[in-house]
Amino acid sequence: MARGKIQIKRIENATNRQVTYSKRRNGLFKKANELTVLCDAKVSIIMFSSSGKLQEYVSPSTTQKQLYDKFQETSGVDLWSSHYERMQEDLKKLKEVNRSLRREIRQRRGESMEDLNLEKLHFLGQDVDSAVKVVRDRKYRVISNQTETYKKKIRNAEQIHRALIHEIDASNEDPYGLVDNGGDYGSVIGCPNGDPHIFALRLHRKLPNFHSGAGSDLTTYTLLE
Amino acid sequence: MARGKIQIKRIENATNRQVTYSKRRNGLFKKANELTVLCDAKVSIIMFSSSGKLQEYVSPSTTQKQLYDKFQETSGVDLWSSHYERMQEDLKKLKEVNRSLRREIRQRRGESMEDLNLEKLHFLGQDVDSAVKVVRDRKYRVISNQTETYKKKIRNAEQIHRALIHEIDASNEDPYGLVDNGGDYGSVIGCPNGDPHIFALRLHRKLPNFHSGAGSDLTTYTLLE
DNA sequence: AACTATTTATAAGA
DNA sequence: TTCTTATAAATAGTT
Repeated sequence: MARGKIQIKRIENATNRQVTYSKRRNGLFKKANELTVLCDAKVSIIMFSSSGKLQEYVSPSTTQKQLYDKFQETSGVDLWSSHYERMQEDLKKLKEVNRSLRREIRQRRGESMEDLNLEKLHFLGQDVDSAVKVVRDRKYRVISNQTETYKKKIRNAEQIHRALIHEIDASNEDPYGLVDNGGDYGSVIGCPNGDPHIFALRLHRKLPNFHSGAGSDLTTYTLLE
Repeated sequence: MARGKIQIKRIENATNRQVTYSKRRNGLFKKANELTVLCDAKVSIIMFSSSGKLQEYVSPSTTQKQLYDKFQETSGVDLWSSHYERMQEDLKKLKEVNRSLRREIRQRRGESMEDLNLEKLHFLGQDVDSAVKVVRDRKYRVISNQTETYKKKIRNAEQIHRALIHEIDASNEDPYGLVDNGGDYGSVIGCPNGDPHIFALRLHRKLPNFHSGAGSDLTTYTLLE
């Protein structure tokens, strides 16, 4: 438009193109701003150069987001609404599924059964019935497992108890055995009657050896956890 | 810019403003298009006149959506991600709720109970147990309601049956009663033995009067639905 | 919407 | 990039 007319077609010289881009961009933004002021309009321009650099103009009184939101609602164009609508669909479906799951649970609890016919009631009855059996079986199995475990623990404790009693008896028969021992076993020795509760209490910390090293094959007693 | 310089400030005359808006808008879009072609750039312009009317330009090679997507990722500006992220949060929560509902149902069916401790098993057992009772009660109530209804229907049918037998007997005792009747009663009369099945079949269409009008207080028999 | 005097934008060169 | 400037293009005011 000056110093010679130009064809409106891609400028092949890259430098030239860049210069023209810069000049015309400024021109465009200037015009946009004038339009904004003169005509009380709102303008948003975003542009990318061939090298991918972003430049933007937006009327001073507003923001890109505002204009863009308005653009969307005015044009009804599907910009991100494809995402959005699909998500909303998904949300709706999930809510629906959720509701029917809750309903099923309510029915399995024996609530809101007004809308069940006889057939459904029948099957629900069978279902819940068999569930009762399964749950009961499971419960008994858990109980018996626990019982078994407790029994083992008790047996273990008894065994340790017996072993200790035995050792103490042996020690009493041979008082010299204690002379060698300088450790802190007072608490045990302090109850020579061998009250099992006391043993139990002491035992689940690791016991110090009674016979420091030699003289016994029973050195440590640990309760099963 | 012609026939006199103007100040860049709001044009107070509305008509004038509108005209200028229109002219300059075209100018802007033309420049934008030239820029697109000359410099191999992508331009998006959206603008709203003071009256709120939307106009837009976008480089032919692209779309508003593409440019705005790119704008977002380039500028990092939050245009709609706030919406989007909230929805995704909601989706996640719903899925989570969903999963736990399904889990509850499974447990109420007696499945996947490995992760239930004895206490939970106990309460689940109680729960399912009481549900069984409720369902059973409900079932029996529905059954007895239905039975009751059927009984009523049967009683009603029997009553009609008896009434018919009675009338036929009465008719046979007074054969002249039939002479007056010119209607289509052949089907009934054709079975003078009064087989109740036949009656039942015929009865649930509205029966024609046996005694056209006078002579009887029993005129129509309808089965309960 | 068309005209046109004038302003503005800008291509090419520095 | 910026400045310069000849010239093309845009456009304000008018018709």
